Amino acid sequence: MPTSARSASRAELVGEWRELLERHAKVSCALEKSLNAEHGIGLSEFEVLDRLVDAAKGENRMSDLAADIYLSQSALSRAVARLEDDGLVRRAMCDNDRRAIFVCLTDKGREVAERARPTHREILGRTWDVAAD
Amino acid sequence: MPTSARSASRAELVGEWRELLERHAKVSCALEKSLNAEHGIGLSEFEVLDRLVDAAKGENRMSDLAADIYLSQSALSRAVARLEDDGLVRRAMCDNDRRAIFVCLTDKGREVAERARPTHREILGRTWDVAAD
DNA sequence: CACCATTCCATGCGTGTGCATTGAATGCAA
DNA sequence: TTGCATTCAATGCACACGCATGGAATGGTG
Repeated sequence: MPTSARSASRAELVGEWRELLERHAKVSCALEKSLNAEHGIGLSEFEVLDRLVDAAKGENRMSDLAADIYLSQSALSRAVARLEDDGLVRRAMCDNDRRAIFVCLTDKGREVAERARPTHREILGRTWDVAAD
Repeated sequence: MPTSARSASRAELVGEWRELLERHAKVSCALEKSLNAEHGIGLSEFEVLDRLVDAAKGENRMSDLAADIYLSQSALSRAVARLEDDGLVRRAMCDNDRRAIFVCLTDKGREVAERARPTHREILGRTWDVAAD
């Protein structure tokens, strides 16, 4: 059973959409604040780091990341730029295709990512339910 | 059965969250574009208009709207300002409490809201499922 | 080879957002 | 009454976003 009710009527769909909007606003706002306060990164930056830890092969092109994430290509480019400024990530040339850029975790980046994960999961669990304030 | 799986494990919750992020990005982006192209309003503006049509008593204070919607107080204030510039909404004084502002639909506003609703529902139905591109 | 469409990433620009603050209006308490 | 904390909506500010564009590199075609 996926999250979406496949046979939802129009009205039900609108209701689900409003629920989604509300939850999105509440959760992402809480994540943004906590990640920023405790680890000095935003939600977009966390999502990028998180992907990099999983796919840790060191062969992550910008374009691959962009496909996996909800960010536009330009937003990703800037998120990576911020991560690079913070020393959490490094841009590397790709010898095969010199248009492409590899994004690599630094040691500091991996460290921050792994410390941030518990925070992420905790806030997620705490704010997921609509009722909870 | 609500949208959320109440007993989701940590990993499942993260998965659901990513799904939500993806869907939110896809749907809201599509809504934004279609509403703008066909009716000249953004998604936030549509949400405000939609609330006003439902609660059409003419007694909608900014603060009440802010509570019902995923927008911050300042974002709502600006959304209403844009709607007012477009002549879709009118701000009225509240005699009981002269700090408060009533937001009222104009005829044009009601018209636009009612023409925009089908678009909204259609785009929602078309983009809701993750697989659909 | 020369040419051109395509792909990749970065960036200028306009816009919408949240946070913090402002100023007005209110309500309560001394 | 005066004084002060609270509530309401608007706004300055910084910032992240998407769109559109740009330059570099690539791949194919004549």
